Amino acid sequence: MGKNKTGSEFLHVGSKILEWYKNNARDLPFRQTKDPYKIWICEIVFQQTRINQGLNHYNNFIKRFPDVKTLAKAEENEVLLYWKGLGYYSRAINIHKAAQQIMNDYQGVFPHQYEEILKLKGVGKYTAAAVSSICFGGKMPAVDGNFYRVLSRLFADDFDISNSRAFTYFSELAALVMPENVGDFNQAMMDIGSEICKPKNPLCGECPLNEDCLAFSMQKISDYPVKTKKVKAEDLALTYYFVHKNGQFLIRQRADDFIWKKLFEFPTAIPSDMESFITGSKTVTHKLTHKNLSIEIWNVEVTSEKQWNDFIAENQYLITDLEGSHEKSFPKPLEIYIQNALKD
DNA sequence: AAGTCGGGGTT
DNA sequence: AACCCAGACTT
Repeated sequence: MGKNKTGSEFLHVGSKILEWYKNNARDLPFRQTKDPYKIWICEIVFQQTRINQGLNHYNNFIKRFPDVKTLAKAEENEVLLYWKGLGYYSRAINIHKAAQQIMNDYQGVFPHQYEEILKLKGVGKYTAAAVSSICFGGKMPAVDGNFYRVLSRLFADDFDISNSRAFTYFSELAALVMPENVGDFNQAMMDIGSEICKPKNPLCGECPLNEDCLAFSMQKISDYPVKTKKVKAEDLALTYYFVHKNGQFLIRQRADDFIWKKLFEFPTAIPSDMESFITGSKTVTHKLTHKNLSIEIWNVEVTSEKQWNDFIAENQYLITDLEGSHEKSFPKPLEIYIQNALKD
């Protein structure tokens, strides 16, 4: 266990990590800067997200919102548009609020201290540690899933990473091997975790720590990390009505208290006198991490101008078309449905 | 301390 | 189909 490790007996491990990083660091767009804004954005974008999945989003986001001020004065819906397809949409909402926080509370200057960075919306202990260490010489380990995996194997430590105290526990383990340059150390740990110390089939032969790794020496790599909590996806059925007329269709914005926060969707009900316009339905399935969705979408081809207008007025729906829908953020399955429904 | 929040790649 | 990913927030 990690508890009875003391002193500086593992500091040479930190040197090996930095040495490996010098020669093997991934070439990523946010590696050539110490601009705290860019580092912050990349940390948020890549939360629970593979580098390849989020790279285009990151680049497009920085191009459109190159600094805090530009982001702060943008419309929330445009920020959401640049987040389209990335998932965990509260990140986009929070990133926008945090930019305004920086303008209002810090005069537009990104805060330097860990405790101040931590106050920003959507910034937790991991992100505050990452930004402060990479940009300002902070000394906090940025403990993420890579740290859990690398450290649990290095020390053959069976502490349950699904335990809510795991962050604190592995922060203490990280401190045992952490060198002076914590910014590079944090990034090096992420690269080792994703490139070498992978969840399955890790490349232990190429690992700079294979001489120090306790799990490797015991050939017990697959036993770590220990994670007891299992994810269970529950079934959820949704019903939508694709209400359209002359290539235009109706949408509204979702609330911020459930899935797909503030994204746009179709009406979920129609008046009974509109049911005669239904021409059929299509059911699409969509798997989320915690939900298996079955979405039934009824095709409603309205031909009555009055019923169309009354329905819109009573419910304050927005009218859009294929062109206009590109400027709004839809949940993935609805995005796909729109493309198929309106391509001719 | 446990539950919730996306989408996509890997095995 | 299960697992995981540069986690944070709410309850």
